[in-house]
Amino acid sequence: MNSEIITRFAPSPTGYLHIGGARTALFNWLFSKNQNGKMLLRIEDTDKTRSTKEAIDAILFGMEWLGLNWDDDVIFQSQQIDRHKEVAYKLLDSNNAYYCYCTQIELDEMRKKAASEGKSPKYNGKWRDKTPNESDKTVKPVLRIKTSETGSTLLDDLVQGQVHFKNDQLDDFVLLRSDGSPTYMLASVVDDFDMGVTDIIRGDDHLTNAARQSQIYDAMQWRKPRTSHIPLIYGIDGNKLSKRHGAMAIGDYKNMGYLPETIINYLVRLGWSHGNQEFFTVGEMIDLFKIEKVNKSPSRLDFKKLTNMNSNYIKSKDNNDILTIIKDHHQNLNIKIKDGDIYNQILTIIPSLKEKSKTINDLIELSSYLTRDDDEITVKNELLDINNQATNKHLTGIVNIIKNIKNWNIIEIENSIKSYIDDNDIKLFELAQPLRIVLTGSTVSIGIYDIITSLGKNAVINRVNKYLKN
RNA sequence: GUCCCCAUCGUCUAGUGGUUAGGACGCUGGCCUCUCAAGCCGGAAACAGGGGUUCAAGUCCCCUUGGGGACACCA
Repeated sequence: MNSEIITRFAPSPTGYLHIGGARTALFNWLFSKNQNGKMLLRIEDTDKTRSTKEAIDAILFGMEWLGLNWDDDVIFQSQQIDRHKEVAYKLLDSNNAYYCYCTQIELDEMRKKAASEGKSPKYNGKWRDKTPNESDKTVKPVLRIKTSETGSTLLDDLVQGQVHFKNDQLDDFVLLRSDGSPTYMLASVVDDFDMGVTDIIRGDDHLTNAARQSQIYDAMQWRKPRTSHIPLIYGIDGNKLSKRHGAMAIGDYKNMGYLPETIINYLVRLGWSHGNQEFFTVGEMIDLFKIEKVNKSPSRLDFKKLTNMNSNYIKSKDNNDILTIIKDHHQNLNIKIKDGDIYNQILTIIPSLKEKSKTINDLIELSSYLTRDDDEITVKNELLDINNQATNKHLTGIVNIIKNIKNWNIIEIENSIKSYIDDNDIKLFELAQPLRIVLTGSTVSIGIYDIITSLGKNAVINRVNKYLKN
């Protein structure tokens, strides 16, 4: 008895892998892993004019980045066309399909008429029982399925529950286009069958397609796979995802500084939960995931929560892993590091960096005072509104103190600065803030002692002196 | 328009007839503080509306309203 679970993720390469597609892939992956099954990847590229190589690459890259590995080789639907046709002709031979000679104009009018009569704008079955005469044969026909006109189709969906459709609502959809190419409706059923798919997990925009496709299974007398139609994700405003709110390619999330584990963890909590638990390791997700627990209601994308989750993952990451991530991003951002020793300096401040960073971009920004040359630190006067004689006096004073520090370590540095402010009866803020701005070019940074320690004596003196000269 | 699905704080959600309706993000008051965060201690914030069923309803049923999806020679 072969009871292996096989799922598939079947994106069409007409756009990039967006966040909703990523979640569908994730649910497929978790479902199959949970049951020691397989997840296959099928690229639905039957629409040759809209499919692109770039989109395929983006999908594969996105899945790899997220760690959603698929089993076996990638299947390209376009390579199975002969098989799709074969099934179509079997359907024709068994009187479950027929040629339709309607023109596009004819179909448009048919739909307009149905709409004006308050009926569903489906194909009216004009050619179901007709044989074409000579004049009809000037148009190239499509092959349509002959759906049952009576009875009803029951869908027993793992997420949606039992859903009934009256068969008279189902239209005779197209199997083969007039150029002989198979449609998605046909191709995906044939491929799912041939691939031995036991469970289809896809967006609930396919729910009615499931009822329609079930006609093909019945006509072929094929065993139907179980289905799970998961709700879609919307933007924060409740509308369909668009460029405006994050339907960007999954790679864009990488560029925005999100960790793949953040994305995975955030997505799994959209529509699925395990009590009040917010954070899951991948292993926990696999163990706990049950498709039946997925909600039926759609959810919205919330970047605030995503960002919060990311900051938590950054904090929990190993220092050396963070360093590796910083290095990768420097490469991506084309930030040139002249001296390899800078990474040793960065490593020392990673504990502080992690505490203040919500994204990888924050890590980069907060450590940029180390990756930039002394000359590249510019102090805008509006930043230094405490720019006055007293400030300059203290900056001069502190340079002299720093020059005399013998053991360059954070304790020594902190003690020296503290005694300076005590001696001069000023608040730490009055010295630390100007110093911060002069040393980093920013009003926001990690702790001032960390800055000074990591920068090294020469750089500190150079940067302060450079400022004082101007 | 027809059919299908959905409905707990602003958002993600817990809840499976008896709960002070819980958590997380966000918002907010305070503490801490060299900046910004973080952290710690508090706070406001929800069962869409109306009918049933029941001793008892966020939980079950019906209607209304409001969202969403499908209705292509796209996938």
